[in-house]
Amino acid sequence: MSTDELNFVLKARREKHDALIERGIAPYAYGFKRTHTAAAAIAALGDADEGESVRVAGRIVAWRGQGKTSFAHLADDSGRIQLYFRKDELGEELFETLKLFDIGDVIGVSGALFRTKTGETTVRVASAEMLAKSLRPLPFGKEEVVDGVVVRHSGFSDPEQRYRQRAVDLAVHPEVRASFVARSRMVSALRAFLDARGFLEVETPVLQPLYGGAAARPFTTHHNALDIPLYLRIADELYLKRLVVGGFDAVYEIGHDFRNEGVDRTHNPEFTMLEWYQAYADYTDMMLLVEQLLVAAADSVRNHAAYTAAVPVLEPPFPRIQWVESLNAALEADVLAMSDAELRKAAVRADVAKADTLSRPKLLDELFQAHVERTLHNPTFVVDYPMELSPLAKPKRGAPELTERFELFAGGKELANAFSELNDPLDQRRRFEAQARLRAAGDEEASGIDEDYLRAMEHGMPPMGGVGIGVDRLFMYLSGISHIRDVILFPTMRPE
RNA sequence: GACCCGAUAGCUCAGCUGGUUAGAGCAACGGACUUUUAAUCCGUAGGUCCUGGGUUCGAUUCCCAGUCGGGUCACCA
Repeated sequence: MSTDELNFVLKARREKHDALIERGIAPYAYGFKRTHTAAAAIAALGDADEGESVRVAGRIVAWRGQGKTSFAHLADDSGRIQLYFRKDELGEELFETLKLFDIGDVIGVSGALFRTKTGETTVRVASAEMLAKSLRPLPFGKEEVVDGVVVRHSGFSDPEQRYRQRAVDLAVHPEVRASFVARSRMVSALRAFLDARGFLEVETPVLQPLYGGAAARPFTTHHNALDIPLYLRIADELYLKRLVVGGFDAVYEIGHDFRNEGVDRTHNPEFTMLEWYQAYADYTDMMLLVEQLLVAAADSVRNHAAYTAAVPVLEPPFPRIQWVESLNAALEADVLAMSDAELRKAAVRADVAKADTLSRPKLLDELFQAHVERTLHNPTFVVDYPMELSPLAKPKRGAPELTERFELFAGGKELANAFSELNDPLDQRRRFEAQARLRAAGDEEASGIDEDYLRAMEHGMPPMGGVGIGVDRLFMYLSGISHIRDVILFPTMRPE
């Protein structure tokens, strides 16, 4: 881009950049030795009025020139600190150079700490270095503190631009950075929880020749050298269970799954899934583990002041309700005895979309969603799903038309899905074949037959419990953040 | 996917039933100011009014289509 094409704001920045070079000042440095972060410097002064000399670095976020002095605020990861520049201390030349500094520039300064007459901890700047000249202005709003609360004026609020330009959003919104810190700490807490219980974190393929473990439409790609189609995984499940066959008795993975479906408040095409599998455990053991893990995750989020009030109080044990009984009660009928046609009629009455095209399992699922799921706000385990909805779960002991499966619902959303994992290869084959028939009949989300997975199971798969938890949604539930794009750093968007 | 809403200066926004040269605050530029903090004061500059059609003497404004986004609902075990 030539200078002529830049608008006046960018042009002014570029001219200052060139002027720095003319004065022999490199606009982009290689580093800066800091002695303190902004927060550490403020802590170092404590209650004193004069303090030690510090070296701090960060971005200029506010500037108040006042003739032969200037005040500025410098922001780093820890917070912000005020800078005080005086011509008589800096000398003519450096003070003149300050005119080439802009809001948004990254600078490093050194100088003694002191307290201004209004009480603010400030660095009396003795020297200042340009570390990165900002050629494009950042839309910092002005901030004032009213009754201890930061009020921002004229900031950067256009939602589209905030998500498209997340670097800018993060740079000007410390509270957005803080939300992602809270998320990251929660994920660390999940890892710590599982690590402490003997689980091994593993990584399984994102690129898979067959996709399975869930019902969803995949992203498809192609490997050139092998000349084969590959799918981005929709779940980790089938690979993790192969590892249990291999002798890893307790494994987990935190990674991205990909589902080629709609984008909305609670769905992003790529999202973070936690799955774990524990040999010799069943779904009742998994319920206890999920309860404890949720409590640990909630404690982690509660540690962040901004979310303390939002975190729900979790008091295990969570209520358990039976899938069939709760739907029967809602419909005043025996759902599993109903014919496909009767189910379809009930679905139409419940305003289920496209009820005439749905397979029996989908009809059951839709009816359950319409009549039961959306009423579940406090954490609740829904247990014992119909066989036809759960092709990877073991039959329920004493009720073979059901499976040992539960889902955890909270805030009206599914947070977890778990089974006593089916480990009978002959039964698994029959279930896959039933799925394949549904698929042939037009159910796009039904799985096919995964021969490689069956072969692993035929070698002998220990009984195990397994759980999947949507990490984005878990954090949303615990933090009270209502939109998934606010918990994903770079949410999927249509290109401009 | 359905319905509703939006797109105007770098940012946040105003712009009436269509009418001369599209405005404000912040940011920018010039000036004053040695403890300010949404600093203040004086001045200057800054626009493809999302795109394409249409109606009209005349469209940022009205109509249609499109693009992108937001909200609500539906869907995605």
